[in-house]
Amino acid sequence: MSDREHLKNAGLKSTLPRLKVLNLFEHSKERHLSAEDVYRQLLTSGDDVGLATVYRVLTQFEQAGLLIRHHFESGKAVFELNSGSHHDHIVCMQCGHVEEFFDPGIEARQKKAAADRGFTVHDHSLYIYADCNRPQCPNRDGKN
Amino acid sequence: MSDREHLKNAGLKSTLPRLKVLNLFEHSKERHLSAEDVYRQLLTSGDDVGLATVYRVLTQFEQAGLLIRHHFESGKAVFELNSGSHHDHIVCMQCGHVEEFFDPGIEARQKKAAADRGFTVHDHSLYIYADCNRPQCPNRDGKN
DNA sequence: CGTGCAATGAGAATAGTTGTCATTTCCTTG
DNA sequence: CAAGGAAATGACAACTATTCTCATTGCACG
Repeated sequence: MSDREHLKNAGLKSTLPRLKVLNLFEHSKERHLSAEDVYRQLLTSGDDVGLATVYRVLTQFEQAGLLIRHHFESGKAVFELNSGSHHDHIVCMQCGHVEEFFDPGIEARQKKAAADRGFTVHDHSLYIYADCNRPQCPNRDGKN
Repeated sequence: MSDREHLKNAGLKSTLPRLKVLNLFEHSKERHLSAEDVYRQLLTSGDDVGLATVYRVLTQFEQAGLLIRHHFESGKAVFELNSGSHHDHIVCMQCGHVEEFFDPGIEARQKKAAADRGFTVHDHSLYIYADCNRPQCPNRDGKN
């Protein structure tokens, strides 16, 4: 399916800024991007899109289910393409590197914990903050 | 142990603003408070403390291990007294009501997921977003 | 290809939080 | 108990992330 159709299916008019943002998420090396990241990368590649538009488009994409919004520790939102398969995140506190994982046992226990208390679950977020210990991880702070 | 000693033990000079903030957390009906909440409640009870001081004190308390900082969905930080016993949170999306739970199975599986990938865990956060379904939950949004 | 409504861009506005700096408070010592 | 110096405070400016406003532009549809 083309990006144009993708947007149509999501109930969104197919406009230039939206195509650029979607394309960026599909081809960027980084899987998790903040609004600022998106804005800068588009600027760099010569595709001028206003920052306000980036924010609007990201929110629309989230509502349409194309993107997932995360709030890592920084208090600043990052987005990733919605692959359809839910997963949780391990974030390196030194370099910001993110790895994903999925544990059906954890999912099941969460559901149960909520159900036991009478809650109807809409969503959940699990972030593990850690050191990635990879050789290429610079032990500098303040990158994010 | 008195609040003064509490602060001393934490390596913090015992000042009026810090005592007021600590006291508020110990006696407030709400367990989870934002900086703004703390500021307003102190104003209301006639204890004038500057907003900047509230922020500073909260951060110091967090570093001293007296408080725990959470980032719920809103992107705005809330704090709770550190009871020493770790737990996770279920947050009602309708009324902001928070319930706590602890599941050793979830904890263990998280540790394993990280260890399997070579990470050294520092911390983690698990929030379940749900409807609390309590009779007293007003189904209005926009409270938070 | 024009027309209308939705989308965009620029910049102002807002929310939450941190930084600056002159003034005040707390603890120690005399 | 008073004085002094370091640390803490308060008022406000500054900053970051995000949303709002509104005049202009661009898409889809006939």
